[in-house]
Amino acid sequence: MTDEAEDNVPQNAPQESGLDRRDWIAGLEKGLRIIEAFSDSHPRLTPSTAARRTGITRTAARRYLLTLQHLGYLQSDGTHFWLTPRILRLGWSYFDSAKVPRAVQPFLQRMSIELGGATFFAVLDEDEVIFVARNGTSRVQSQGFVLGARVAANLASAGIALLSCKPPEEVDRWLTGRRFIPYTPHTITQPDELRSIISKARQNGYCILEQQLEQDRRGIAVPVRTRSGEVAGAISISLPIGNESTQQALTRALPVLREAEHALLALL
Amino acid sequence: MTDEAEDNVPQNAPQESGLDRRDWIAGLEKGLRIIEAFSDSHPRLTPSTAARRTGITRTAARRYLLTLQHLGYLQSDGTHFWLTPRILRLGWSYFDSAKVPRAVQPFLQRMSIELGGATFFAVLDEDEVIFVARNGTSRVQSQGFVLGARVAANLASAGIALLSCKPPEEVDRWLTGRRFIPYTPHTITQPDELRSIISKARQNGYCILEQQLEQDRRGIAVPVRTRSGEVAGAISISLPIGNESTQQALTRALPVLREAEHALLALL
DNA sequence: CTATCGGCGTGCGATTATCGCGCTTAATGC
DNA sequence: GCATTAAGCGCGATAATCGCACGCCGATAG
Repeated sequence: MTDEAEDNVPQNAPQESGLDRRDWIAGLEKGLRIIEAFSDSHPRLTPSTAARRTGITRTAARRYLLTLQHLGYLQSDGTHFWLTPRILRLGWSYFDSAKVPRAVQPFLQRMSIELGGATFFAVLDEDEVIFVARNGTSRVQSQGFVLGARVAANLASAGIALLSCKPPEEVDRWLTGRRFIPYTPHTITQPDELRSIISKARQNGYCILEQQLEQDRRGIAVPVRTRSGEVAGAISISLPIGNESTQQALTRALPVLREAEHALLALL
Repeated sequence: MTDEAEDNVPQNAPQESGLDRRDWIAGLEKGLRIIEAFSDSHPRLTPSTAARRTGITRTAARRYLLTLQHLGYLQSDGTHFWLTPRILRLGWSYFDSAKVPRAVQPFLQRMSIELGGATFFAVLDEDEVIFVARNGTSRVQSQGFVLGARVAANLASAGIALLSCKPPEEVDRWLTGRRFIPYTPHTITQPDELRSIISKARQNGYCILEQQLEQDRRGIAVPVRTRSGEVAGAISISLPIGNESTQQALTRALPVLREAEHALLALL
């Protein structure tokens, strides 16, 4: 009910990057913005809250909500609207059609068994890292680790590994003007520290991160490239720290990750 | 490349169910249809294939594809378009905002530990059952069991359990004019048999299904209602058959499912 | 070698679908 | 009881979407 924060108003520019104004369907963009306006803190939206969160006028927002409801993607009690599971069809289209998640799955499985942790394949999406495949025991974390989950890139070893593949100036741009929210007492929030971690990852070709996202957990990740040299994503493993030293964990896990990386190189 | 099948052309009626023509955003519906046109058999679409699969004209389909590309939901080599993981943001909005998956998670976890199988919470979406929460060892199945996964309702115990909550005449409508594709040699494909299974589930208040979707697996499910009596979904467990008898499995698992069901009743 | 076919991109005029203002009503709170 | 905020609705304006028609290209076949 109480909406204090006048949230982000993206206001995507239509044609800036060389798209003909004629080829721009405004309605689609607005509709997707409406869908993404639902979140943990705003699970139910009214026309006016949706309007505020998306920068669309109230009247228009209402039309989009009604349309989505009619399509079955939203439910409504007349005033409030909320997402239905049908929205998952859209994500499902990706898992159904994308070859990468399927291709990496057996490798993740093998690694999980060999090293005894949860393994992931992740890609970068703007500021965040998305986990598109995973294997192994779904960890504690109130609701397990959902596929398609996303966290700020600096919190996951895979995120750092992927950032390290970008040119340093882009990394700098990424680091500036950003607030890093701590998830544990050990979370690094200083841009300078992050920069050095990223450049170390660039030199090493891997990244190891400890207790950034979760206590007593470390992650190790290596970027994966295709034959043509593009970065396809990163494979990572999450291990309990226990009383294993950083060095021990590295010598144990890194060769396995590397092996999977090279095997994937041939496939992607 | 070769497109033999002129697929389904949904052609959703705009206002039939009492929606003002003014409140219908055609562009949004078409865009979502385009997204859902991507699938396992059609992972990459061109303007004309997309047009055929959605019933939109080629010119329009191209515009939608370009718009989605511009928004980052699609990638393209100039002619072909394919989905990027960013599309998962949409599904993520659901997991982020929906309270149900979060609420059931601890119960699924407890049940998994106690009974030693994979547990699920599922809802019905038209013909299919969607798994919106799960816990326990991700099973074999090439890519594990992704959250948001969907299968034809008759193949999963949760699907039958949910169908059994619908009035019989609706079930009959559901059964007619539908092709049931076998997944194992044991898959039931006769509408009459399915009808009796559903009505048995209605009498019992639970459903047990064996080897419908996968060999040597059985599923047991009970529907879950809210305090107001609506069906919120179904909880189910998937167990290896091994040499446990049907009766043994039932007496072992059903009380646990029932207990979780009653506990959830208070929450939903 | 050339004809044919299917697909792609583009431009344009037509029209209709979308926009948002402004009004009324209802609910909440001080 | 009045102030504030939000919802629904109707309407006129216009800008956004549509799809036809054209030209080009690549593949296949005769």
